[in-house]
Amino acid sequence: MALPLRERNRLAAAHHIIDTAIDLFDEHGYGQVTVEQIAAAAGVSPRTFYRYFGSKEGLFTTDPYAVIGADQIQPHIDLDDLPGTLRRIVAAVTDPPPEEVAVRAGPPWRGMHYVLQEPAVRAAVYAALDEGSRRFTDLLREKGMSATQARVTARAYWFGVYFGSLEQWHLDGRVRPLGDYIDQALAALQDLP
Amino acid sequence: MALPLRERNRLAAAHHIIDTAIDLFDEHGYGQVTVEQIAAAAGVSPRTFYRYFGSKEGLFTTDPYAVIGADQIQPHIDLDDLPGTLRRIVAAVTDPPPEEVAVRAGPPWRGMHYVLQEPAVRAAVYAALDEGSRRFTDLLREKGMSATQARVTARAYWFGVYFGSLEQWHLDGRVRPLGDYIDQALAALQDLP
DNA sequence: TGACTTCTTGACAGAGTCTGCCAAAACGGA
DNA sequence: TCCGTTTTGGCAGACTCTGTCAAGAAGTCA
Repeated sequence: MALPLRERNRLAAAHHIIDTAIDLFDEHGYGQVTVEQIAAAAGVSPRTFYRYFGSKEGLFTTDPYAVIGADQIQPHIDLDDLPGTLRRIVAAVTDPPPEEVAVRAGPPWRGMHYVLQEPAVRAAVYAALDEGSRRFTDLLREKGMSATQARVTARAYWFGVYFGSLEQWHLDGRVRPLGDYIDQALAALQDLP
Repeated sequence: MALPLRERNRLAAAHHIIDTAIDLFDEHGYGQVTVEQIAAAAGVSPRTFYRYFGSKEGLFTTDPYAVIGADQIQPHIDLDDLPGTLRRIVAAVTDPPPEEVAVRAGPPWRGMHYVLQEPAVRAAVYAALDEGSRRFTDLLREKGMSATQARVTARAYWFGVYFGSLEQWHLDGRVRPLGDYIDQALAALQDLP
């Protein structure tokens, strides 16, 4: 019971809205579902929906329900071991903390289909990735890395290894562990043409 | 006079709208300017604006006025020489073909400020980069590269080297040639931690 | 030049997104 | 139970974007 009750309620409500929304998306298609419909199905007002998520795409990018929020990567970063960093972040995605599982109906990647297929969602996710890679860059700079090296490194890991692996993992049906994809991608990064 | 009159008119009209829009943005701020105002100032109807650009952000991502359109990278790609590929693409950005210059009031990076600063524009640009990196990936695959290697390579070059350099170049005031940033970034890519 | 076809434009209506605002309701601690 | 704080709902309104259709401009051919 680490979180105050109010926050837990908020968390549960957010998860409920997300799950309701994805149910509707699965049934009617992302573009055919309006925020008004989601709100009605979830038993809240549209105004409340926007307070929670800011936009329809916000369903997929709002902390702590994002693919991975910028706030959440920070604790995993070890600049002396970037491959290990990537693997820890991945573990956080595939094995969410217990208190989240308790209120979540589906797995954290339930909405991944829409992240990959819907341009609007994809754009929102890229914005989140952008934010994450910026923080990553800043941390690398603080460690003494040059601006160019930090920028290229952060982006290569973030967009190339992380998001790329997440995408391919999903496209392949999530049969093999995500970690395998990360390992492959990390190896590929060492062997660029 | 390579292009038919209709297309030249269209091109000129698009450039005129873009320039008008950026004038307004510079004066009032991106968020304070509505499409209706842009259209009025450019002497077209809002409907026409949407036909040209699809959205307000489309001003920055619609071919051939995008930072770089997916269609335009293809001719520059030489899979046996990726650094050279990057440099040719950069040259296309900084040295636009004559027929474009003729109808363009400002330099091609006139709107770069908004690309970097406005979240909505940035998201749209990422969508365009995403599209570009996908095509890049496909081409690499056709050349026999493995799926993972192609994905990581395309993303590292596209998001890490290309967009990263473009961003830093602008942030530094575009004093040094963009090519220098590309060269630096390419070197950094060979020396990832 | 005049007619014919094709593409482009403007106007309008309407659905959907998102925000500011304020009063009502719910909550959680004392 | 009571009270201060937080959350919610409802409403008005601005803005974005799309479908549709008739009017206008551009290009073609005789």
